[in-house]
Amino acid sequence: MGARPTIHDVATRAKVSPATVSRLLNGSARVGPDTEAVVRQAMEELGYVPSRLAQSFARGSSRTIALLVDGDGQSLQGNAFLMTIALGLGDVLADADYSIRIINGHQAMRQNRQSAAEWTRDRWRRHEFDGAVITNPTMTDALIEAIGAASIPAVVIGRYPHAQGLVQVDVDNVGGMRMATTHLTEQGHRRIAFLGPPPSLTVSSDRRQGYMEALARAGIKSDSDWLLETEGTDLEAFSFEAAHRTMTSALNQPWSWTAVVACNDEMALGAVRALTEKGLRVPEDVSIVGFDDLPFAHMVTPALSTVHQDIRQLGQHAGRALLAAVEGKPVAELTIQTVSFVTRASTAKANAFDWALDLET
Amino acid sequence: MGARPTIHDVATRAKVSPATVSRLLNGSARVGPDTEAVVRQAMEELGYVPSRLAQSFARGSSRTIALLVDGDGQSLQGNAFLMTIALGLGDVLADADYSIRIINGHQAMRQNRQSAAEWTRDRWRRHEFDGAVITNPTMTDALIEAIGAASIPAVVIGRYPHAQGLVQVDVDNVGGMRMATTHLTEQGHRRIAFLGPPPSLTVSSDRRQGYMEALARAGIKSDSDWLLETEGTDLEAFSFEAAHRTMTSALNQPWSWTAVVACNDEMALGAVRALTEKGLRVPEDVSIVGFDDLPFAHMVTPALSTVHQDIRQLGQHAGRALLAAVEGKPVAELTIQTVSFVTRASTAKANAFDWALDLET
DNA sequence: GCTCTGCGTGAAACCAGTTACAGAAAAATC
DNA sequence: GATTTTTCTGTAACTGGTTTCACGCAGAGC
Repeated sequence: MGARPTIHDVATRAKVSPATVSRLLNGSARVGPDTEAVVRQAMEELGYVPSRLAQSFARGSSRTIALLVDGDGQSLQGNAFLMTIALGLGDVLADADYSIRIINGHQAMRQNRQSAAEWTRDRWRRHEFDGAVITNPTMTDALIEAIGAASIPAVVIGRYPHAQGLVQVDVDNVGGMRMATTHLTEQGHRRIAFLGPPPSLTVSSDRRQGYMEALARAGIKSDSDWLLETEGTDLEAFSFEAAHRTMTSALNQPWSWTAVVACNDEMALGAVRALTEKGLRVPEDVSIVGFDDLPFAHMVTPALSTVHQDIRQLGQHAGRALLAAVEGKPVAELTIQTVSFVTRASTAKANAFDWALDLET
Repeated sequence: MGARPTIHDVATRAKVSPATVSRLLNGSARVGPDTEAVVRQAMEELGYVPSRLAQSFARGSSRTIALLVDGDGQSLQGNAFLMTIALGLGDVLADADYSIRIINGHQAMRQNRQSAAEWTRDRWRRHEFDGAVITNPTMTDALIEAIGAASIPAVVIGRYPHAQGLVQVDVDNVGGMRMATTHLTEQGHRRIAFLGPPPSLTVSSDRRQGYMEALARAGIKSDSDWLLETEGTDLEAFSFEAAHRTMTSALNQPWSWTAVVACNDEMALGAVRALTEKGLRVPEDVSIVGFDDLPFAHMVTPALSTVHQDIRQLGQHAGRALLAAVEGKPVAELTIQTVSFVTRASTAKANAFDWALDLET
């Protein structure tokens, strides 16, 4: 058939005004039952679908939310996280007829020498999106602050200390780590190391705190020798390689712990590698727990005991919060999502010898 | 201050017509040098940014491409793949001022009881996007065919046999598997098993073919006992669990191979688990290779030897192809991207004993 | 000096909806 | 039965750009 039918065509065919069709379409006002029937039939016959372009334009809103990513990051791991968040957002936002657009801040530089923050703000002003989701620590602090300052409705996933007025959604890092550590104490471990970056980011400090709390609750006096700190920039310090290096050098000196809690799964695997290279077995010689329950955590051998978080649900929380923010409704400043510990094969009971050793000291 | 400046405000301030401003903005016609200076200054002073909503509307195109995903899939692994593809698309499309929208076909059902295919077609007709990227086997055949039939510009990632006129982009599955298998023969292995789903999908049949070819080239006569077939629906048959089951039952019978090539990394890990449970060591007792080089492949112990594919680059290829398709330029029907084999710790030389055994038969 | 060409520019139509306003008809109230 | 209220519908302005067409003006060609 010819060109795409417009609301006008429908109106003509149904012998009503376009206004009436529009009203029927989005229920903005009441329409008589017989009129409705006629119009619906006309729409049916013409196969009419309203142009979203025109709708957005007329309404002055694209009903789109932006998922801000920093596309230079090579981390496939992070990508899995992001896409899962995106799906969670979609679960919530699709019902409200919003769609999700991926905006890669890193491209700003390449394109117009603008800062990512300015660039994002411009795109917001161009009505490319109504609100944004930012994942920390993927994005730089400057960007997050700029978003806040421009008063763009936004939610930050992963806590961010300096965000003013920004809505935040995060998993219970301290609770999760407490559960992981407690699992080890319950298995009889008394000397437990923590492998992680220095507490410069909220994630790392929260997780370390959870470890500390669990120790305290179990009546164990923590030892600074048990703090295995990785090195590198913020993101590097969370990596497999950093964990492997730190663990290897720790094993080159005398050590006393029988279990290690790693700041995330990737680092747990780094530890496993280092241990294996020294001829030690997991979990027979040392138990290991991780955090995140990444997709591969149950596939590695031994399967990793770790803290599970429902990332898609996290995305849904973020979606709901953002929706409220965009529509100007009141929003909780901070939503913390609960996590759970899953016991697999990388942890085992502390053996009798270790018990004895511990009682001795 | 006050309201957002429009092209009209700029025109008034610069004492020209809006048409001239528009022309300058997108270089659609020449503008005198002095006019240009005046207009640019006016834009600067007002802090003018054109409304993308209005632009899209006027041009009748949203300059958006859709990344079609099937959001019910729980596979975080697949999510990493999708987001990486998205970033690759972005690398190419952002330069052409296109943006990427995630469209989750699975939500169609929940929402309007429409089939995903109809739903997608409607959204296309609503001008929500100009072209689409489909990843196979995430999406159903029906959808892919419907997209083709509706003549929506689209590219399929991963080959799809029944696609007519659809542009396809894929990695070199047969070449990759040939390399992986050849690596094993070069290490002295003569009896090599293939762990994978039956060849119902293009991916699986291509990969199996690569294995066969490598065997043939090495002068090895393949044995049907070496074909370890997993079971389950298309996607399940590619999973860790399926591989683990098949491998376990294979090990409960006498077997003769000294190495196994798995259809993908996940399945390789399933094999490692089964082997380990039987007290066999990787790679000392049996060597294993995978395919995909997923992010964790180098983090597991032993690190997995596997076929590496540059997924982001794959996304870039797809982006270029789609761009051409959208703009009506000629496009190569099929782009095959080369892959490389990376040797890590899960493969080792066949030992002398096995050699002897082989010569004997 | 007159016509021809081409460049730069403005006026106005156009894209496809939404919505404020007003008016007519029907229903409710007194 | 007259008045008020409510419900339904149409008219027309508006969203902010793009693009066609026509025209004025300058330099080139004769």
